Amino acid sequence: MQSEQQYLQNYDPSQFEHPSVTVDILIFTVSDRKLRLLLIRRNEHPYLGKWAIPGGFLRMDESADEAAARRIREEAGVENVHLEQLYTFSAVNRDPRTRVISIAYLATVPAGKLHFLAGAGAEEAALFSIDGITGESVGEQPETLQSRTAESMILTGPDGELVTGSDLAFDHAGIIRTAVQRMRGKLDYTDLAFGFLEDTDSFTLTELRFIHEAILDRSLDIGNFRRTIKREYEASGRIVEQGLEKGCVGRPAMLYSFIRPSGSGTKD
Amino acid sequence: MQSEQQYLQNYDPSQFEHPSVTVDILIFTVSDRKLRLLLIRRNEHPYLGKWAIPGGFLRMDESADEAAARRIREEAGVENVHLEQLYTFSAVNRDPRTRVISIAYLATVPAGKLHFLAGAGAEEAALFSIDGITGESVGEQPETLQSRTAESMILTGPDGELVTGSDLAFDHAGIIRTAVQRMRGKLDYTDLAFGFLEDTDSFTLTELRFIHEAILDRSLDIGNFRRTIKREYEASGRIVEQGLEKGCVGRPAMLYSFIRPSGSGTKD
DNA sequence: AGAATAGTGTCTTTCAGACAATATATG
DNA sequence: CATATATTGTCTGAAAGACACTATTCT
Repeated sequence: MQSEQQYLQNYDPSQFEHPSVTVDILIFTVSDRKLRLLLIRRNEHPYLGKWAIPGGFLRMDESADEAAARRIREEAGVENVHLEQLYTFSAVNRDPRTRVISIAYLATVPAGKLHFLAGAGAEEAALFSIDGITGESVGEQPETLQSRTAESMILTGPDGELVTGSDLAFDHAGIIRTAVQRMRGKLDYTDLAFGFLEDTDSFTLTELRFIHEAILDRSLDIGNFRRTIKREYEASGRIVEQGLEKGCVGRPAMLYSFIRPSGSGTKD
Repeated sequence: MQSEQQYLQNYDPSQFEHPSVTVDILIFTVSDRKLRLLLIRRNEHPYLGKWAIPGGFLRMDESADEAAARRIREEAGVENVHLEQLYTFSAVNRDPRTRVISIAYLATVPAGKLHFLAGAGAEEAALFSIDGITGESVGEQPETLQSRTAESMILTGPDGELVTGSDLAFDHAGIIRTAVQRMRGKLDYTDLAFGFLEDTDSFTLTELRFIHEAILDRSLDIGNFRRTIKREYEASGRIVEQGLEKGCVGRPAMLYSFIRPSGSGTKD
């Protein structure tokens, strides 16, 4: 009886159909004191002409991490950036064509490293700033809850083009909302913000604060921010002073260098 | 040129092979003041005879959330428990047979609800307590880093059977370590602990503290724990007093009832 | 000097942790 | 009363947030 039951379970025909597996990459950057996300305009059905998160199929000889790294290299021409898995989206009808499971990744890229216009430019790509993401992320289940609020999100493109969450392809509005909330939640107990610095060997605390402010979408107290960062990072040697800035308006700022703790480097 | 490049990319043969997708469920419970995990003994190759996390193939007509709920129903006979996605493991060689991607889920189940022995019992199943998980989870990448430390984990079965991380099937030691660290990290800013209560409509703060202590694997100050929980939960009405305990040793404790905030229920 | 930006100091409130003291049950 | 458990109170130090003040550059 037992082996029969097991037999049936093992030979259920549906188990032999495999869903497609894709990797989607949310490429974030901070420029002009705003958090921005790279989107591409779809040139295929479905959602032809809609803006979407770049992605691609997972190949059989690469892990999802590797696929994400490959895809960001292809799409934005960058390597060695911070990349972390965000969530896996698997609702049955999230893609109208066929069953597609998407492993979403979040990348933090300094604006100066992004070369999405320099490439062949097969698709139209643009950076969008993100507004209208509110509320707590505590305990939310990304796939079941976020759709309502995600649709009121407003993205602003380079020419002032406005896109709402519900204008985006697939379930991408919810994915973006999940990513922004994840970043906000992790900002103050991880090194996430440093991934946006143009030069981790020479930056000012004001530059770092602008990154925090862009992610949180609110201004931070200058003095308190300095105190907190210096206490957290300087005491443990993870940031060290590198001398004063030169040739700037106003008082020159102290430059810092960030020492990435061993074990958190980007895997190749 | 561009469409040719795109053509090649779209028709790369590897994109048409699809990996297998499974869902693994880490079924945690707290009994006898210890955090315990349900493992099954494999009755197939590879890793025949080794202990493993229960799992199953994702069917084409169900989301990963649904597959996880189905699988926990089949394996442990429980429904309506807290279930959250943990991480997706996708290393190319994590399964020696074929390419398998596993979406891992974490379930919190009251010990009294677990009926893994009452079922057909196709496989041997047992609850293991977990020791030897240390270190911070801050910013760690589950798939790249945890293997070394995960192997020194020690699991203790019902008859005192000892199993180390490296005795487990597949990459399951690393998955377990990721899960325990996730639980520890989320414990104090989510409602995770309440998922382990036998009766969320009638529990004492001491019972709740035992759950926290089991997950953190350290004792907590009685007074400070009470103060913190009451401040966090009683002011917002998420726990309410329900009268005194009866027929117990020592002073009777106040019984509380937990009101799950709308929007965090287990999906059907 | 005045504008602009960088950096320090202080005060209050909140909160975590250590630990002492009190309360209410059973035997 | 002794024992066992529950509950409250107090003290201290760390840290967040609000906000005022000082410092160093350029024009």
